[in-house]
Amino acid sequence: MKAFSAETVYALRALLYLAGRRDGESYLSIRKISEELEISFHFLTKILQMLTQKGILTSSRGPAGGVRFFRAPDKVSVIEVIHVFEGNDYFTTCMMGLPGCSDKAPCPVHDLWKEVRTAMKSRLEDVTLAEMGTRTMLERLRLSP
Amino acid sequence: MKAFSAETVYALRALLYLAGRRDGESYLSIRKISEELEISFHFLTKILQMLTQKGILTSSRGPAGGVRFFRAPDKVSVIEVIHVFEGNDYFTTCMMGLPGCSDKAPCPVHDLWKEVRTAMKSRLEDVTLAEMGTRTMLERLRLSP
DNA sequence: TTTATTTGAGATAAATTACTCCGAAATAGT
DNA sequence: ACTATTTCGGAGTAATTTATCTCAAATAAA
Ligand code: SF4
Ligand code: SF4
Repeated sequence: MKAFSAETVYALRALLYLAGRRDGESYLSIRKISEELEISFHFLTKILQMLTQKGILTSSRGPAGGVRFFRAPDKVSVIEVIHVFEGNDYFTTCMMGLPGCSDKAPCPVHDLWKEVRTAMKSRLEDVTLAEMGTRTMLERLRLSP
Repeated sequence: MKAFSAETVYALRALLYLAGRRDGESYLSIRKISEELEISFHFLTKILQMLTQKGILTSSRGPAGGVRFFRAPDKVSVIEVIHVFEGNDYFTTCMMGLPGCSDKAPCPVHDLWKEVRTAMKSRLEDVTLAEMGTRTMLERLRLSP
């Protein structure tokens, strides 16, 4: 099951890595992150650029530059990151992907799918990057292969 | 959320259409199905061919030819169709997609994701094409845009 | 002020997925 | 036997996603 694009997954891994650090004040270079997580540097650059544009990260160029959180990671829910890369209709268009869906004109999998979809959404909008990040660090959960 | 490839979705729509018919004995031409569901004829042909090879459908060439169920649709669970086009590891590889996953070396979203994934799997392996097909017909659920 | 370093932005390339096309093989009806 | 129809099988094309490359702009430190 591939629920998310590569961009979303890379973004989450990078953000969780950032959120798990002790020092959240200083800038961390994208090069460093890409090496740590074994993600293509250039591709990751583009992705984190997007997060900077969307106001989740802030950046600084030049030596000792890099990225850090703009808003504190406990103010950013995972779902927000998903919406950046997957679009805002991610949890409304689904399985069959037929246009013009409504509860009045559903496809056969609507009920089944609605459960899964809303369960997922409600879980993902509750959990913040900070929670997951610290958990990642404390329990030594892995973010790279 | 795009959980499935176009192939899987088209396959399911076609199968639910077939399962919803009164006459399950006779062959129905792929051309007819493609027009009814507004799916590219050639693409659907390839997809239904695969289902024939996998023993879900059986086919007949020539005039009055087409496809019909090989095994009765109440013996085919939705999950089986998914496995044909998405592979058998569909419900084991997931969200982060890191290789070498185990409960001992999980990524940060493992628990969260495991819930969603197993909930989905257990629902999809219970429901058969026959159940959904008749429901589709009786409740006039739509299979096309 | 110069230099080294790092993000920003956009073009390009590779890989995957989605879709199309064509001729061969089978089959029912005339 | 002939013809029209339909699936089969594989190749080819288009679109989208994923990844790479290049150079400009900013910035810190020497
Ligand atoms: S009817 Fe429901 S499940 Fe089906 S495509 Fe529309 S929103 Fe998705
Ligand atoms: S640890 Fe679990 S959730 Fe994370 S990629 Fe592996 S199987 Fe998926």
